[in-house]
Amino acid sequence: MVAAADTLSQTFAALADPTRRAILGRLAEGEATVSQLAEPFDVTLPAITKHLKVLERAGLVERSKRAQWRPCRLKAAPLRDAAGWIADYRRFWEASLDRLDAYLQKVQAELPADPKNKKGSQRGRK
Amino acid sequence: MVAAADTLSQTFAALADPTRRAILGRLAEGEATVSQLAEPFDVTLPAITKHLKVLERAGLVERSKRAQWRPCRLKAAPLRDAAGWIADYRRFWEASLDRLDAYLQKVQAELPADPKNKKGSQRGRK
DNA sequence: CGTTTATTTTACCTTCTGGTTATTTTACCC
DNA sequence: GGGTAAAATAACCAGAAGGTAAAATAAACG
Repeated sequence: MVAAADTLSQTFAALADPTRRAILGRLAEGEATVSQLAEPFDVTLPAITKHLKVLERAGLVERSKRAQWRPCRLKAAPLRDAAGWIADYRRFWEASLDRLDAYLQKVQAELPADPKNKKGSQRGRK
Repeated sequence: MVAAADTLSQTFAALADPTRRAILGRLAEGEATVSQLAEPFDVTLPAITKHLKVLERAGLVERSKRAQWRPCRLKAAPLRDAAGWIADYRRFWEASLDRLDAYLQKVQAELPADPKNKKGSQRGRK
C-alpha cells in the first residue's frame, strides 16, 4: 500500500485497459449513456459500471443525471498531465536519438567489461 | 484473459506505478544497475527486480550483462506510441475548449431529454 | 576452492482488478 | 400504485500485482 494513489498513477492505470480506452474513444464523439457505452463490448453492464467508476475516480469522465439515465462525458484534463509527463521523454524517442543512445551505451558497456574474461570450470550442475 | 495484453495497455500499466516512473526518470540520466536503481526506494531488491521485469516486458527498459551487474537503459519507443494515443485527445484539454465542450454537451444533454426515443432508435450506432 | 557482491528465483501473503449473477434502486409512464 | 427501463449495488470468484524473507545463481576476486 502506501501507494498514495497519486493522480498520475490513477490516470495511467485508467488508460491501461483497452475497454476503458475504447470508452474514452466513444465519449470523444459525444456524451453517451451507460448502455450506449456498453453496447460495443461483450461484457455485462455491471462491468461497464465498474470501468466508468475507475474513469470517474481518475477524473476522465463526468456524469450527470437525466431521468433514469446517467450520461457520461469526457474530461480530458488528466490526459494533459499524462501527456506532460511523457513529453519529458520525447528526446529519447525522437529522430535516431534512441538508436544513437543505445549505441553509445552499448559501447560504454563493452569497453570496461572484460579485462580478462576467465572461463569457469563449473558446468555440470543444475 | 483474452485481454491480449496489447502493447498500449502494457505501456500504460507500466507507467501506472510511481516507483516505475521514478526508475524511468533515473534511467533518463543514464544507464544504471539494479542496486543503483533500488537505492532511492524503501523496498527490497526483489521488488525492484519485479518492477524492472514489468518495464522490460513493456519494452521500456533493456538490460545487458556486465560481470555480475545487469545494467538497465531506457528504451523510449513505447512512450512515443502512448503519447500518440493521448495526443488524439489534445483538442479536448486545450485552451478553453474543455469548458466550452462541457457547456455544449450540457446544453445538448438538457434539450433532447424528453423525447420518447425508446427502442433502439436513439442513435443507430453500430 | 571459498568468499564476496549483485541479482534472480522461489514460495508465500495480501490487496486490487475485472468479471460474473442476482438483487435493488431510480425514475419514467400508464 | 404497478409496470418497465436504466443503472447501481451486493456478493462472490479467479487471477494478477506488489510486497516480503529466504534460498539459489552468477561472476569477480583472493
